[in-house]
Amino acid sequence: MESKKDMYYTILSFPKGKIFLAKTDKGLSFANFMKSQKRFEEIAGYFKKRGIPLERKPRKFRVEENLFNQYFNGEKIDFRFLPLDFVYGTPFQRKVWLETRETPYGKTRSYKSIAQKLKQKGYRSVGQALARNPLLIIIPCHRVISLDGGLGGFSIGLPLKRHFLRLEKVKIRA
DNA sequence: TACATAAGAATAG
DNA sequence: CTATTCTTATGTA
Repeated sequence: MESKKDMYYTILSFPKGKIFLAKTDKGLSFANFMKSQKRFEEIAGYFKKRGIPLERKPRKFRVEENLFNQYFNGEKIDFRFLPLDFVYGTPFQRKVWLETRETPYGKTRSYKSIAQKLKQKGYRSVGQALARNPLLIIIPCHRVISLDGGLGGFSIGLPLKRHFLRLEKVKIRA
């Protein structure tokens, strides 16, 4: 089934920044936060290097755009029905991502609990895998925090992690 | 409580 | 192979 693997994309804007969304015919592949144009060029460069054609097709994202708008509006949105199509990721990383994906809106889990679900004690490697999450918000890695209630880390900056959690009305340790 | 350090697992370079 | 990483657990003061 190695037909052509076209990648479509669009860019959504929100008060906190822009989001780059990309998908194939099989499902969503990327949802990256972009602080600047430079970031977009990095992403585009990544596709180019791998020989994946990137086409701007906002029309293909009607559903996703709606969901994101509602999400940022504070509505309780469940992204779990959306099909995904990872373009990278080791088997372990994918397991972590899929497990994280099951964390419901407004709930949090610890790195440890995910590790245990995968029968493994390398808690840090879970965090490391989450750091490479290609699907911001859709795979809610912001709902994974430290066991002691601390925020843990966030690839694109803790302020955004806090923002998402507050949006979902999660209580966070000051 | 706060800090140092070990244990633990996976990955990028 | 080594250094790094979005963690916990434990010891010590």
